[in-house]
Amino acid sequence: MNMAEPNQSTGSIDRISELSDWETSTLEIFVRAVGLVGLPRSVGEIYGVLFCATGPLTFDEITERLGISRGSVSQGLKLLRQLGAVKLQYIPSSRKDHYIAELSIKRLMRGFVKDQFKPHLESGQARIEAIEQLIDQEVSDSEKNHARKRVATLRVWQQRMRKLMPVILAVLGGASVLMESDDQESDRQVI
Amino acid sequence: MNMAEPNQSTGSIDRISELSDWETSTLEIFVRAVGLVGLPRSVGEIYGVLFCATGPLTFDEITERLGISRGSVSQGLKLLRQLGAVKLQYIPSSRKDHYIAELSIKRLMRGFVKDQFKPHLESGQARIEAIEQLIDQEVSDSEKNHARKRVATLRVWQQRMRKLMPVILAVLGGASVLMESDDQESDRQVI
DNA sequence: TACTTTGTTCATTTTTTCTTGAACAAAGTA
DNA sequence: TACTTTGTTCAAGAAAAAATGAACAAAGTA
Repeated sequence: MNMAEPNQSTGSIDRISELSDWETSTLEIFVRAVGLVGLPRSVGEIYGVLFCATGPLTFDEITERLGISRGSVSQGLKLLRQLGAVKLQYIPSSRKDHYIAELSIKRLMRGFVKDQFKPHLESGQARIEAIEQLIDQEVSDSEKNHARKRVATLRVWQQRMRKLMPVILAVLGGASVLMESDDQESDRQVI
Repeated sequence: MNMAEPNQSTGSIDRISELSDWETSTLEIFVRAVGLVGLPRSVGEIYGVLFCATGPLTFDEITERLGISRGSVSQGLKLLRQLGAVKLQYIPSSRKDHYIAELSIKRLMRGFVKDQFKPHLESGQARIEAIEQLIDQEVSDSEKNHARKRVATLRVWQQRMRKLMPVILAVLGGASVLMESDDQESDRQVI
């Protein structure tokens, strides 16, 4: 197990110079995680750098630490705020916006589900209904039965997905199954 | 609500000619669904065409119905079999392989989790441990405390993700929370 | 063995997605 | 108002992912 490599040469994040090794490795985790749900690496990097930071960061600090373009940072922050994964922190002394990472996994997941998952479920609902119409109208009698069976299956799947969402949030929030405090976000006061 | 368009012109699947309208619309659902988890559209199409079919399909039937290349079908089937989403069906009379779609959502999800999700969780585990080492070795004392706090957060997140997986499978399988029969796959005998 | 049928692999092309950076807007300052 | 600072937008370029199809393997047949 050779995990004692000297510098941030683990293979994928190399342009980053202003970050310490543990930060670089942590970013890698986030980059992978967001990749898993189809988000661009820059989004993982931005969340990651905020996650690691000891305090709020400005727009410029983010671009500098990551060495990526202002455009990417702007878009990435926009998405992350929309997801509720990053928040604006008001700092009286400064004109600049200051950003912090949301540290509650429950809220992170809730934002993601609400923004990316629910819409799919809902449009799926509409599509299934459209398919049922098509079947009634256009499918020959001999196949109608089979087609209806399949769509019925789709409906059941949808129902179950729907029931899944609250359960996921409950588990991540530390409900019942787990024995831990609800949301854990120790430090960082909101002003 | 104008969902009464005449033909398969919903915008994204147009090369397909050998499919009826309800099949085309159903494929669209699967294409979206696989896209959501980062799989290529061809995979969704292949699963979808098998899902809609009244019986097992051969390799050639799949390429013909979808109008996509043999290479894509080969790779797509390979992945789908690996995920347990598609199975080979032995047919005595024919030399060709015959494929059918797995219709149990529980098994579908289990395959996906096992193949795509678990590995990420496990490699994440290793990464976190590496990060802890980096922090002990290289982070200045003043920041060490903060860094440790963050990694502790990562650990908690990981634990919760782990606990999540069995719960998901239970819900999809129709356990407790739901009042339905376990796996529903009515038709299609296995020879 | 020579031939056919069935399916896979992989280098290339195509398509899609992401990033960049210059132009632009918004809002504060002097 | 003119100037600066801060952040956004979006067309163009770069990078990544997916699809293609020809070459190849594997296994059955005559």
